[in-house]
Formats: sequence, structure tokens, C-alpha cells
Amino acid sequence: MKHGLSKDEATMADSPKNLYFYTMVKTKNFKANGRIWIDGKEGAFLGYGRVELLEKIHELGSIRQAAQAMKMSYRQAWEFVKQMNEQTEDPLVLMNVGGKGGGQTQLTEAGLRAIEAFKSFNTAFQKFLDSYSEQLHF
Amino acid sequence: MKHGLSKDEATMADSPKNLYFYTMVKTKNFKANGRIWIDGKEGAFLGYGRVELLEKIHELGSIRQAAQAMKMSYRQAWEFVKQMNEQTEDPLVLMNVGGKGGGQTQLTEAGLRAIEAFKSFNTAFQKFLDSYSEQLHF
DNA sequence: TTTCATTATGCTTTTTTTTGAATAACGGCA
DNA sequence: TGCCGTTATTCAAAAAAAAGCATAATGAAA
Repeated sequence: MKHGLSKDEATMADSPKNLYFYTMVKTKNFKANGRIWIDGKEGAFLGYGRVELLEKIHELGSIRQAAQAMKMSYRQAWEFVKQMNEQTEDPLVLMNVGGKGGGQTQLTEAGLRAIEAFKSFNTAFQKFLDSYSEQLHF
Repeated sequence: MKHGLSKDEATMADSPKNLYFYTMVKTKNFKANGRIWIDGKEGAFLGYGRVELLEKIHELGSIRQAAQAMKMSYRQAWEFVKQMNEQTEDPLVLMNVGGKGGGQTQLTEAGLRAIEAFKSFNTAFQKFLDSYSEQLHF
């Protein structure tokens, strides 16, 4: 069996190169992995990309700049924001077209809460994955 | 796919259409969702599709028939089996080319164990998701 | 030795997904 | 009023993923 590193194992390769570590890696051949997201009535509502997008919007005050910052097309970023806003009582993002600088957009309180909710969901998920990785052997 | 969109959000639409269910759905606007898999050293090792493939192989004794049964191309099914076998000490699937009927293939004990391992992993995951769906409100 | 359905594999085509270009509309502000 | 950079939207192009096609190789059994 070969021992090339796969893409998502970059963390391992970047870790301190002491002997103990290598011994551990050698015996751990498998890793429980996964992705989570939250669906609304109309389909996808929140996921990793969308949360990062919300954070960037909060930081930069513009959908276009946020998209650019995370190398996502504006087309898609705008679509994401639209889908998110359509599925909540109160919108997560407020857009203002036109005006000073062409327009601004900002997160609402609901938007900030959504970010936190997903992050805590994901933290629990990562713990779940780690606990399962322990017992994998084939 | 960049942010994990649900390929299988058919579950809600396919559920029993009684009034009680609809009432529940109406008040529950969000659902925690996700997918899990197991990575090996060379990348993807086990996931939903691969487990179903293993089961069909066990049932039908042929990669080609298994692929056909689940409407997957033989090309891909064969690739999956190859990747799985390459990443374990003992292969999950034994292939015999030629002979009566052109060849047969069967699961090993390791293959059967792999199916069970993933299924129990997924059962735990679904419970995790359900427990989280409870507390979602935006 | 011929037959047969399968495994094994490369290459082409199709389908799906994502991105990019192009353009209209907007509205505070100098 | 004209300017500016943004939001808003369509549609074509490109990239990625999956499927399909063609064909060689195999080896037990008739």
C-alpha cells in the first residue's frame, strides 16, 4: 500500500515532524469525514460557504467585495444571499442599491445569530467525527 | 460542489401526506442535514453510494449487475471497487475474471464488516442531526 | 477449442455545474 | 444633473463530473 497524502490531509503534513507523531499517523489509516448544512423550506439555507460569505459581508459591507475576497463569483454570492433572505421571517442581509459608493449591505442581528448557530452546530459535528475516527479500522 | 448542497432533499416531499405531518412541517421550517463518508490514505474510501454498491454486489455476485441495478455506470462502479480494495490490508471485494458466466465477484468478510461499520456510523449521525434539528429557529 | 458474460481500461460524448461577460437600474452626493 | 460603484439579472462560455462506447483479456465449462 502506498502512502501518498491526499488533499484534505494537509493538516497532517503540516504538523510537527517528531517521531511520535509519525508513529501515530502510520497506524491511523482512516478518517471519519463529512459535511453539514441547514435546509429551509425551499432547499439549501445555510452551509460552510454561505456562513463564510455572511462573515465577509459583515466585514466588508458589500456582496461584491465579499465574493471577491473568497474567490466566489458575484453571481453565486448574490444568489446565496437571496435564497437565505427568502427563507427567514427577518432577512439576514440588508441590501441598499445605489447611493454613496453605489450601495452598501450589512448583516442584521438575525444574520449574526445565524452565523453563531451554524458554527456551534459545526463544532459539535467535528467532535462527533473525531470520536468516530478513533474506532475506524478495516 | 463548494458548500454541500443537498442532492437528496426528496425526503420531505416524499413523506406521508397526512394533516398532522403537514402541521409539523409548517412549524418546523429548518432541518439540520448532512452527509458523511470515510477517507483513506488515497482519498475517498466509503460513502453512501459505495456501501449500496457493496450490498448489491453481495446480492448479485457481479459488479456489472450491481451497477446496473442502481443505475450507476459500470465504469464508475469498477473504479469505486478498485479504490476501496487499494486502501485496505485485505480487499473488500474479490473479483474473478473469466470462467463460468464470464466471472464472478463476491464480498469478503472485511467487505461485510465495512458495510456494517458505515451503517452504524450513519445511524449515529442521523440521530445527531435529529437532535440538532429540534433547536433550529431563525 | 469454442463459447460466454464478465472484468479491465482507454477514449469520446454528454450532462451538469460553475463562472464570466454584458447591461440595466439605483440613488446619495458633489 | 452627472458621477460612481454597487445591486440585480440574463445568457453564453467554460470547467468539471459523470456517463457511454468500444474493445481486449480472461478462464471455467460444454
